[in-house]
Formats: sequence, C-alpha cells, structure tokens
Amino acid sequence: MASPRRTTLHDVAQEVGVSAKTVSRVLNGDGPTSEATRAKVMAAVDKLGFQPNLMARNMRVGGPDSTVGLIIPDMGNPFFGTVAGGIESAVRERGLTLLMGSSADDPDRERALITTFLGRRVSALMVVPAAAADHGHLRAARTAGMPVVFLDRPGTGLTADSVVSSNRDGTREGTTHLITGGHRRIAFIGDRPATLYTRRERLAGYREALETAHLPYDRSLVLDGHTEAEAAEAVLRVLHSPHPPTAILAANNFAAMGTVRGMVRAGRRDIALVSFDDLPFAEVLEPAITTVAQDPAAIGTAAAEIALARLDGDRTRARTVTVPTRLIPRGSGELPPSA
Amino acid sequence: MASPRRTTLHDVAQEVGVSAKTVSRVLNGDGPTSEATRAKVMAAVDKLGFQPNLMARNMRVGGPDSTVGLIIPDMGNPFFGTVAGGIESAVRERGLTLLMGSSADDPDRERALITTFLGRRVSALMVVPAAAADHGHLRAARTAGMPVVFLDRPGTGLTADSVVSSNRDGTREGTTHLITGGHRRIAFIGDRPATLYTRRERLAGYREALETAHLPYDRSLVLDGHTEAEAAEAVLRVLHSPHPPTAILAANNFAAMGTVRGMVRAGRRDIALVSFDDLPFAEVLEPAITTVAQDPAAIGTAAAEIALARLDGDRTRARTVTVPTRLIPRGSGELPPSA
DNA sequence: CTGAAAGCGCTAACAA
DNA sequence: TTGTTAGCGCTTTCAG
Repeated sequence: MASPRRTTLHDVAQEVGVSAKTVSRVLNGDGPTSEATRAKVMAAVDKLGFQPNLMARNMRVGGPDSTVGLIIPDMGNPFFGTVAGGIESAVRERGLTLLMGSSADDPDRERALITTFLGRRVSALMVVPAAAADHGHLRAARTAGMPVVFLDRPGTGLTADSVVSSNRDGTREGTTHLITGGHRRIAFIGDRPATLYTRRERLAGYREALETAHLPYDRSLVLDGHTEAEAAEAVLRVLHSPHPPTAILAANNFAAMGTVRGMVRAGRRDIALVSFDDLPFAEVLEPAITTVAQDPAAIGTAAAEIALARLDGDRTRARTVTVPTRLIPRGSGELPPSA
Repeated sequence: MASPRRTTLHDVAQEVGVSAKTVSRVLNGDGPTSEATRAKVMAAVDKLGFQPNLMARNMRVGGPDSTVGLIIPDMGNPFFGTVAGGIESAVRERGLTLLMGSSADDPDRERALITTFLGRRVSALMVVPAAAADHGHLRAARTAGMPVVFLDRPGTGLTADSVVSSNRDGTREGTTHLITGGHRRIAFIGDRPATLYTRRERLAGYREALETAHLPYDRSLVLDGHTEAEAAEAVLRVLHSPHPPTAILAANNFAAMGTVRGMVRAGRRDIALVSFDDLPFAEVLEPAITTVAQDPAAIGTAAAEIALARLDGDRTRARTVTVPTRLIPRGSGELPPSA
C-alpha cells in the first residue's frame, strides 16, 4: 500500500509559484484574481490532477458536512428507494450528497447509524423510524441546528418535522370505492404488529369508511400477515369461513400479493380487491388491480424541502406534511359482489 | 442560525481536567489509561453529549474517509437497491458507510458524482457504469490506491475489477429450457440500445442456445423495447406476424411485464415465457412466470469483498467475478408449443 | 500513565 | 491583486 501522497493545494501553489490561498481563491471564485494567475493555476490543477479535499474544506469552514444522512429500513424496497431518489434530486442542486444506511427496522442498528451520521456532522438527518425505536436522543442534535425529518412514519419521543402519506384518507377512499360498488362485507388485511403507525392509520381509514356507510365493523374480517405467505393463508382462511367477504382491502403490497395468491389458490376470481400502495404488476394482472397509489418521490422531495428550509433558518414549529395518495381504478375494485 | 458550538474533545478535557490527548486515548482505546481517568472521561462525554468529529479524525489520520462511494442508475430500481444493500451489509463491519448517488445513466451526472466522491476521499468507489460513459479519468485515483469496482456491467476505458451476473449462461439456460420443451420459434425481447452490455450478453446466450440445438437464428424474432409499453407493442406485432413464435425469452423485467401485457391483449395465454431477472409478481401470475433469477445481494457483497481485499493490500490483476443466475421453473416456461 | 507541540488540508481574517 | 498567520478538531510524535 505505498500509495503516493495525494496532491494538495500546496503542491499546486508551489508548481505555479503562488501562495496556497491564491489557489484557493481561484478554485472557489472567492476573492479577486488576475486572469494570468487564474490561467496558470488552472493549468497546474489540471496537470497535477488536483482534487480539493472536501473533508478539510468542510472542517475549516466550520459548517456541517455537505451530506444528508438517510436511514431507511430496506434498500431493496422500491418504495424507500424512490423516496431516496426524491431526496437526492432535491438536495443535489445544493451540493449535498446522500449518506445512506439501512436499519432493517432494528432500533439498535438505527441508533448506530444515527451516531455515525452525527459524528460525520451531516447537514440534515432523515429517518424512516424503526418500529420500536425512540428518538429522544436526537433532541440535542436538533437543538444544535441540525434538521431532523421523519419519513413515512412520525418519530417517537421527539417532536420533529415529518412527511407521511395520506394513509387514512387513502384507505378510506379505497374502501368507499368498494362500498360504492355494492360490497358490504369487506375484509382488511394489513401488516403486523398492529401497533405499526401505517397499519393503524390505514385501519382507521377503513373503519371510517364503514361507519360513514353505516356498515358494521366485523373483527373477523381484519386479517394480519407480515409476509406474502402469511397473507395468502389468512385470505384463504377467511374465504373459507362461514361468512366470507366479497371484497378485500389490502393495506400494503405484501398483503396485496399474498391476497392475489390466496384468491388464486381458492379459485375465487370474483373477489374484489383494492390495494394500498401501487405495484409494478398491478396493470399486468387480470383483472388489473385497483390501487391507492402513494407518491414516494414526492415524499422525498417534500422532506428535502423542509430540511433545506430549516438549514436556511426556518424556525417555525415542527410540521407534518401529508402527501396525497391517488385512487387508480383498474378493474379488480370494480367487481360486483357475487356472494 | 445561532446554533451553539458543538462540544469538542477539548471541552471534555477541560471538564475533566486532563489533556485532550488523554480523552482521545480513552475514546479510541489507544494508549494506556488509568481506570480512574477513564471513568471520569466517560462520565464527561456522557454529560456533555460529546460526539467525536469523524471528519477531523479522518483528516488527521490521513487515510481515506470511512465511506464507500456507490453510483447506480436508479435508486427506485429494486435490483440496484438490493445490490446497494449487499454492499452495505458487507462493509458495515469494517465501519464503512455508503455514500450514494444516482446517475440516471447520464455520463455527465456520473462524472460529477465521481468527482464529488473523489473529493471526499472515499475508501473505494463502486459504479454501475452509465451506458455511454468513459472511465479513463479514474486511472489516477486507482493508482493512488483507491479500489474501483464496476457493477453489473464492465467499465469502459479502464481495466478494473468488476462483478456481473452470468448473463450469457443464464439466458442460454433459459432458452434451452424452452427448446427442451419443444419450442422451435422463440422470440427474444431485450432492452435498447442494442449495444448495451447486458443486452449483448443475453442475446449472445440466446443465440448460443439456438446454435447448440441447430435452430436457425431469425432476426425477425429479435425485438426491442426500452419501456414496458414498447415491449408490449413489439410482442403484439410479432404475435400477429405471419410466422409467430410459440415462446418468448424476455431479457429483463420491463420486457417481461410488457410481454405479459402484450400476450394478454392478444388473448394468447398459450405462449411460453421465460424472463431474465426475477420479478416480485412472477409467482402471482397465472401461469407463474419461469425466470432466470439474478442475485443482486450477492453481486453487492462480492463487490464489497473485492474492494476490501484491495484495501488490505491485494495487488493482483483486475478480475471479473461472475455471479451465477438460477433458473426457476414456475409454469410459464413449461407451456408446450401449440401453434 | 499523561502532557505539549506540531500538523493533516484547507480557508477566515487581516495585512500588504 | 496577493501573501501571512492562525486555527477548524483531531491524532501523531516525542517527552515527561
């Protein structure tokens, strides 16, 4: 590992025969510089392949590092990936780069990542909170001027900005869509644990729709499934129960995929389905799946905008931005009750 | 923005009444320290909520920053997201964090990201090369001891380590699977432009399978489609042509989804299909889609292992690691030719 | 076991 | 228009 020392500002200065500060001025377009030296400096920079050390720069300037820390549960999940992409495109213009880590929804890993990010002096911190995590420990950092934004779910133990989907309204709209189609027995299948924020909100929207329509809330129609397989089994069971539903509201896409499989296995293509969160294959299935689409990229950009405003001095109260969902009728939600 | 100054090593030292170096020693378990001071220091650290500034540390130590730079075309794509997750889990134990950016397959954006990452002195650079990018400019960085690993596709203009899927073997296997099932007219539908590395390799695998089976290579059966819609139309056209295929090999998942839609619109459920790259919905469709599954997480970990080995002094020649694909027969590939 | 001085690469503040 | 000095927060080197 006898890697040659990287060329520094001083090397360039020496090459040209000026002071380091002059090179710095040229590179940052800072103070006044003569055309002559400017040209010579640029030539030397090119010749030596000099690349300024951003760590050193950030440190001297004293401000935060030019990164945004982002913690999501799972990088392979396109929902979170798209959120990340939204953030990136919004902060890129400001010269900020994404420092990313995945928590696997594990509070300890989340905490470790946060510690690392704070140590790196990120400009802002964006977190999709792990299920059982507490965020009180972030208070100091926020007081020190570092914006904290929670994504997808509000954080716990700390009042901070957050950006979420309109889970409740979206699910209500989806459920109402089924009711309007004539359904009176509609099952809800959601994630576990039942205390999960998104699960709670979506269930609440489902119940609101039932109430508005004066339909009874039947607990035997509320199903759980943390994996696709579990969801499929739960659906299979309820379809074989004495009083099966004629429609199903799947509260996330694992549940939706499991529901489709369960229906296929039960040989019931006549059950209506609305899925919360859009799926790449929703249009390909037959019938195509009616979905309540979220807008993950918008969640990302909204979060980035809040963080940037905070960095620009916005000191108003913490707010929660709700990104609207959109019902996309495609066919599966339009099946009439057949039971 | 009157954010209070963050507490530093000196603040802690002053609080305890020792020198900064002593605090440093305690925190890094470096030199010898007495139990007494150790305890006092830890107490002060806790009380003041001190978090060492990693930028300063990295700078002083002189080594690279404790980050790995990763550039992918699209964060919302679960394939690349999963690759990223694989990298992260492999480098986390070494205390490295992921610095991520998306190029949108645009050489200029890729270049800008690389410049930023080099400026940050990342420990290693991992790049899914943008289609038309040249990477000769990375030679200097690599000479300076920074590992460069290309993912999914080899880089251009620079001999460096790379990790790719077994595109050719996988496609050959998938095609052979269809041939074994009795098909003699098999269409290939892939990405554009046709010069794309993965497209070329996969087409080559398809042709190899045909040759081995002494089947003619018919250009009219080679289709393009950069989007799902384009793929669907191409499939529709070929199915209505004078000599339609009885099976289709879709070389990526956009093509596969488009193919499914095209078949549905044509009312042809009797066309066999094998798709390169697994799809979340492959199992849900009817018939379930036979796929040649890639292993994106393994691609990520393999890349990380190469980079870490290089950091540990591995100076052997640049190598290309091929991560095997796996044929998953599910039904769509088992349909017999019916034409 | 602990401390003092020097310096990583860069820029702020002043001076020339 | 340019240079000098000092110092960001930390660790290395060398003395105690």
